[in-house]
Amino acid sequence: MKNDAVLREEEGCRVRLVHLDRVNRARSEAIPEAEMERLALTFKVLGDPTRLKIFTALAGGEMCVCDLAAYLGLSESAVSHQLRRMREQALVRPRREGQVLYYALDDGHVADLLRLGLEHVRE
Amino acid sequence: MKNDAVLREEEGCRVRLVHLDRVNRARSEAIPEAEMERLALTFKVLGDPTRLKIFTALAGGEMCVCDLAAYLGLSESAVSHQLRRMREQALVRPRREGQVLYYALDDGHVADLLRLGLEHVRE
DNA sequence: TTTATACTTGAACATATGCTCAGATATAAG
DNA sequence: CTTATATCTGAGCATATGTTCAAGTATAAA
Repeated sequence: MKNDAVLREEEGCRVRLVHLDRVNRARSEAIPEAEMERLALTFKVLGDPTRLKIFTALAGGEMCVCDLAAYLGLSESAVSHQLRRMREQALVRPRREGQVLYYALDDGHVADLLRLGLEHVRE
Repeated sequence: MKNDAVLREEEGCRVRLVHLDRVNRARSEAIPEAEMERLALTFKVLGDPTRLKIFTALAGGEMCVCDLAAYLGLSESAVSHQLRRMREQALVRPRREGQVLYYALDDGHVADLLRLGLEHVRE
């Protein structure tokens, strides 16, 4: 089979030779934009060494902000900023005890994602 | 139990009240820095809407660069730049057929990570 | 109340990221 | 060889990101 490519035109703007069937399949199977944005945000929060260290530390049990700051050698402000981003994506969860906030992984997905990611980089 | 916190001193620089036991446990369970960097890079590549659209499109079957460009409404240059990053983390794999490069997901981990991530954002 | 502790927040800054543009490379056909 | 197609690459630029600093809130103790 040679080539089922076709010349497409779209929104008045000429495009290249493409496999229209594949493009259309991808379009029909596409994930909603809003869901895609949240998925990207989730992975983006996982995609930073500092935050990953926080995640793996919390995988061993809950810790407070100043524990994490001491562990990472960072200011508590920096850690707090990071924890906020992680909270916003429901990846960690705080529990207050007096003045201290103990953070923990929010649900099983987080640990699963870490394990899978590690399997990949170790392969 | 009240508080097992202690005042630590480290590298001549005074730090706050921390739970030393928890910090030490985190330290002993820490993942090697180099591995952490690769893990962060992997998630970082997953953490962008454009690249996620490429990943999910490829989950339905292999596609060439210009197919992806047409699907995304982006230049082939932009797509090629993204595919390079994805290749560098062994997340996609090209197969040459004449002048055309067909890209596919590199291994099962990628699809698993996407599925897990979607489960999380849909919860 | 005042003081201290634990954490959060907003602004500022240096670095990183994603896209476009122009040009380079690779394969195929004449 | 020349020409065309498909993809890649480096530079440049606008925006996003991670940290620090200074100031703010929340809880507890004196």
